[in-house]
Amino acid sequence: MTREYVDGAKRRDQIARAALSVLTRDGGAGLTIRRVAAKLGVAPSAIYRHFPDKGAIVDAVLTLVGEMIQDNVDRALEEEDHPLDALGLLLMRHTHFLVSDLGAGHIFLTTEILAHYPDKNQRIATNVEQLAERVSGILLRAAKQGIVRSDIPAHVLARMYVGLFQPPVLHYQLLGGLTHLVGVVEENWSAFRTMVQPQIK
Amino acid sequence: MTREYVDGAKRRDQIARAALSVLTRDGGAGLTIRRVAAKLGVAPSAIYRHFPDKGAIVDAVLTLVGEMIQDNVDRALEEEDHPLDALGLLLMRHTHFLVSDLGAGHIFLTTEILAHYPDKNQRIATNVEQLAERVSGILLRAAKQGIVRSDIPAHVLARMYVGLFQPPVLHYQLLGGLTHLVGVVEENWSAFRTMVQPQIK
DNA sequence: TGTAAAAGTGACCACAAGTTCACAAAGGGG
DNA sequence: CCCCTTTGTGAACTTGTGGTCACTTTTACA
Repeated sequence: MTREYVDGAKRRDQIARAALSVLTRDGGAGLTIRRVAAKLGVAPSAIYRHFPDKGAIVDAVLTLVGEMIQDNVDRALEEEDHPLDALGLLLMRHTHFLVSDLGAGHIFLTTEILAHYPDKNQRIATNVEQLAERVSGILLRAAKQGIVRSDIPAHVLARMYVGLFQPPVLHYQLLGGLTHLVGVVEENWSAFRTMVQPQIK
Repeated sequence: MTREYVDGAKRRDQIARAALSVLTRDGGAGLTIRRVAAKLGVAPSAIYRHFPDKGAIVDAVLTLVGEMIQDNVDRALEEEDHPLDALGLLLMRHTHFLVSDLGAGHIFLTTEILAHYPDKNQRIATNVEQLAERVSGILLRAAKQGIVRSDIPAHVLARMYVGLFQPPVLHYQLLGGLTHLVGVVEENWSAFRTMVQPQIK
């Protein structure tokens, strides 16, 4: 029987992705070294050739997720010209990302991880909020162009934007029903888009 | 040394409250029989005189939390006449409840528990959503009175209402900063109240 | 081709979890 | 006053966790 040897950098990435996959399926409490190793068809101890401890793996996963989120924003901005169209596209895509790639937002709901790794709070918060900051910037520019109302601060609107998908995703996480999720978020977006229109005095 | 013996029904309640308290401080992963027992100054095995297993304790905690949420809604409706005032009061009070009594929403973020007790999904979802349903009812009545805009369905507005506190509470959970939390939710509420005003055509 | 570094293995450790069980102490009803 | 039910105890078992280590296998490079 020949053992398959994989290059170091590539292995690190494989482990991070395997960990994300496990996290997606089994949640934070289910993220164990043994499962990550099993997913790669490797002995648990092999993992420690590439990461000093579990905390480092969690870090790698968080970095991976952060990059994925940023990619989504960039692509949405490229594909749509009108700011509100871009935000609508981003909303649906980010929701889909949370559900499909992250298993119903298991990641941003991984306060579980925090119980064992309290020092990761900042990292997770950053991931959650980088989206809000990007959205805030987009809304601010749109307000200056007169496309959205300017009587409400952009950062407040951005927080409401986060509120459009976060609760429904939590609901989906608990009860399932993907088609329903998409419909709900679309409905929320439609209402938000209406309410964000410039006001005639 | 005299041992203190406690009546059965009272003990069950004590255990549920102790479990909630542990959950508040240590999160779902930190909710262990040993800690609950320690909180009551009792041997772990004593717990099993009153509950068949840990799942039953989780059930009891969820029931307890559900009752607390309903109480908050009832009290807010009693104390304020104007629907929007009642909703504003409820928002701040519910936020405070999540943070203070539930430890920054550790409860509704206890997807962690789900990893080990998947059958509790329905229970948790019910707790999260009973608030939205009550709010939806209040908004519907307000819309009929012409107090809030009626071009957006009440249940959609109710979902946005949940979005006013849920993301900030998650943020607080991750980074702390209670005073900031209160300010953010108030800011959100103010914006929501403005945007929910009836529209002049 | 030879050899040292890199990668993988499997046995093992200490620990904490949920749970069980034989036994001891308290309390209430006859 | 006795006895039986209820409540509490402490030790133990099982399982799964993160992590270590001596050892083997592959790979890359001189």
